[in-house]
Amino acid sequence: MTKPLRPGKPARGSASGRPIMVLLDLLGRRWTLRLLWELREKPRRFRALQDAIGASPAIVNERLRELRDAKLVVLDDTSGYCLTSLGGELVTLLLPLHVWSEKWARHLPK
Amino acid sequence: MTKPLRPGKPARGSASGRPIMVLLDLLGRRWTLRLLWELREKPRRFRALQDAIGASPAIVNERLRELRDAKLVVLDDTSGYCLTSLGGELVTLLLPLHVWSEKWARHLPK
DNA sequence: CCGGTATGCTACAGAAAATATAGCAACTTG
DNA sequence: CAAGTTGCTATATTTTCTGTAGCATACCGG
Repeated sequence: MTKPLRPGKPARGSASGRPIMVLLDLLGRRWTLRLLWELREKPRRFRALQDAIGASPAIVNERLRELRDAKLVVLDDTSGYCLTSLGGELVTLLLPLHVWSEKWARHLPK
Repeated sequence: MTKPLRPGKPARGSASGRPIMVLLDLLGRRWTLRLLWELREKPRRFRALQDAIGASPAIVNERLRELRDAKLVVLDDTSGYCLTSLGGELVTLLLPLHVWSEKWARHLPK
């Protein structure tokens, strides 16, 4: 079980708890970015997420709990896991990475 | 030692090797986002980075090597670790997270 | 030339995190 | 009532990360 991870409280690598540091800690945990990415278009079920990324249920559950704690994701009974409006904003900020990553790929050796 | 992690080759959670998946894998490794963040303004020495984030030298070194492999960071003898132009572009895309994180913090319980 | 400092690391034991797999309890569907 | 879907837990094993010590090279002042 991971601790709640809120702005104002110390995060890994930052005693200050400055929001950006807490955010970078959160996003820097394995599968977190990927989970947000998978939710960018539509809600998804637990197993759909698990299958999409190929991680173990334990860690998927842990990351989803952290994202819910962070108010970025909610579990809706009828549609499954989906982004909150806050989570949607964050994902919107991440979308440009998609285009950029293609450029990046062209600059690297195969 | 970690494998090179290039677009086109499979990444964690994506056999396809689509650049965005490789990128999310890279950025989702512990300390990677934080290291890029620390380099956003000016070059930094190995120990400065290590002290700033508070991770062990082994992992700092490993992450920096990955970032160099990814052509996002270079080690310059006279100034230390610094972003490449590609790395600079990526960090530019990440900068909006700073402002957003403050908003996010206001929406969360203390 | 010698001691001190800065540099980028490497080594290694122990702790923590993630994986792989099995399975459970509640619910819906046929 | 049997089978499927749901979100999730449990546990053993493997992988990753931490904490600490230390190394090799280079520079700098005395």
